[in-house]
Amino acid sequence: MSKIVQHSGAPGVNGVSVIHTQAQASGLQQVPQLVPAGPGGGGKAAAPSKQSKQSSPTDGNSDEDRQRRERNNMAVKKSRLKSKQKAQDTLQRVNQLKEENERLEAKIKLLTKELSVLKDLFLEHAHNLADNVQPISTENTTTNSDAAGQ
DNA sequence: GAAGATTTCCAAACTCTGTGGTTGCG
DNA sequence: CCGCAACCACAGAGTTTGGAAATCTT
Repeated sequence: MSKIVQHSGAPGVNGVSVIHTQAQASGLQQVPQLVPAGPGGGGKAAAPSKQSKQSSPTDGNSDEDRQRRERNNMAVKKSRLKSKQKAQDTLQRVNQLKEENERLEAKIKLLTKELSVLKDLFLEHAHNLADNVQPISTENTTTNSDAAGQ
């Protein structure tokens, strides 16, 4: 996948450049901005002149420049790979959390149901107790012993 | 200050989608 | 001849890719 890239700084159609934003690249709908294409090309408003930064008179074609660009390209590749990996990890984490959330929701449902059953049992037992309670009196002792005799 | 990492800009390549012309068939 | 579906070519918009330069961080 090799391609010839020429940064001539040539302006786009009608003297404007179409700025493709990151949001656009990530799938979001966005109207491309039209900005006047400066003489030096590039989209940055206050970019310091690249010419002035050239220390060598080789116009950026020296061995040192080429090596620097090569190192930079490697670094960019590495950085992009890293950021891609990070995005994948984030996605994976999101899915993990979704699954965990589902499990916990199910557990809540189960425990809520269990609590309801236990509550009912408790209330039923409490009612039975209330119904069977007899007022304590001295006459009751004989009847109790009678009942015990059977 | 140097070197590496990250971000920004941009052009080229690639993909997707809508449109119009052509052709074969009932 | 007419309507229709299938196919192809093309254009334009959108997306991806990767290099160069700017900027930030170590």
